[in-house]
Parts: sequence; C-alpha cells; structure tokens
Amino acid sequence: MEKRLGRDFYRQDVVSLSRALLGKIICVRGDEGLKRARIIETEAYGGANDKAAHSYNNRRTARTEVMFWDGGHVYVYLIYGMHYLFNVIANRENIPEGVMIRCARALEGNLVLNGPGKVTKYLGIDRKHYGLDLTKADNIYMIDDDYPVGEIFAGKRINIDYAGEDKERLWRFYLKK
DNA sequence: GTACCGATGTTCT
DNA sequence: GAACATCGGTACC
Repeated sequence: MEKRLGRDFYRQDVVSLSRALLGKIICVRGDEGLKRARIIETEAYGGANDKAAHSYNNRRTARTEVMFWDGGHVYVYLIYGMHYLFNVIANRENIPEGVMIRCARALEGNLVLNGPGKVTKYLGIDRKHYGLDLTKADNIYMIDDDYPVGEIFAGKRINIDYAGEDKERLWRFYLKK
C-alpha cells in the first residue's frame, strides 16, 4: 500500500527522521512527467548546536529561513555554483533541522543517483521548490510503500571539514548497495 | 583505490 | 573576496 507521508512523520528530531526517510520515495512532477526515486542515503544536519549546519547557532537568513519552519518543508540551495541540494526539514517550527538526501535509486530504470547533486538533477529539483510543503504540494511529495529497509548503517558525514568536532558525528545513514 | 583540479554562482563576512 | 553539505575528469598507484 502506498501512502503520502504526513506532518507527524516529519515532526521527529533530525536523526530519527534521517533514519526514517531511508526507503521512502521522493516524487516530483515536472515538465518531463513524474520522476521517482527511493532514498538510500541521508545525512542529518542539526540546528543550533551543529557546526556543520547552515543554521548553526540559530543563524537565520534569507537562505536558512525555511529551516525554521515546521517539519515537512523543502530546503533547496545551490552549492559550488552548479548543484542544487535537496533537504527535508525536520522537527517543529523554530527548531532548524534538516535531512540532506545524499543518495537514491531512480524507480524508472533502477539508475543509482550516488550524490546529492545527481539526485536533484534527475528529479528536476531546483530553487522553485524552495519552501514547498511536502504534505501539501502537488508537484513534490514523499510516499511510503512499506519497502523492507533491512539493516541501517551509519558513518561520518561527507565534506564538512570546516565543522570541527561535529564532523565526527555518525550522522550519515545508508542502506547496503 | 586515492589525489588533485576546474567549473560556477550565491551567500555571508 | 572567500567559502562552499559537488561532480566529472585526469593522473597515478
């Protein structure tokens, strides 16, 4: 059975949500029709106390604004001038936490999207999705189809050398290939 | 497998 | 003006 994930699902702390999102399906409707991908790797970005997060120390700017919104909103930003990264906002209003989707598998063709920039490129996610609500939007949402996830592995997050001791946190979660 | 490199544009200091 | 939650390429081992 397939069902759309609702608000309560997203209102978890960011580490719990990062694990819970594994195996779920991202659906995006765009110019080329419906694209879907199953999440197989995530990273948690904590709020005020995580030096790796854009919202570290509750930094609130035009870019990080959506991180302070209720769980289930979409945070998209451009990195290195060419790649959009897709994040799912966790927890509740004014607790700025987000889950980065690092790796997924396209349902159409079984293509492996091994990198956050490849995930957004395949799905067609860009700045127009910034701030949308995954529980309400008709062009971007998440589906639970009761996929058997199996064992979840954990490791250090990637490319956050600037984060000091927080780079040691085991906040990357993934399923076996 | 690891190591570097350039491309590219927005954000924040 | 520096930094950046990346990628695809080349080089080498």
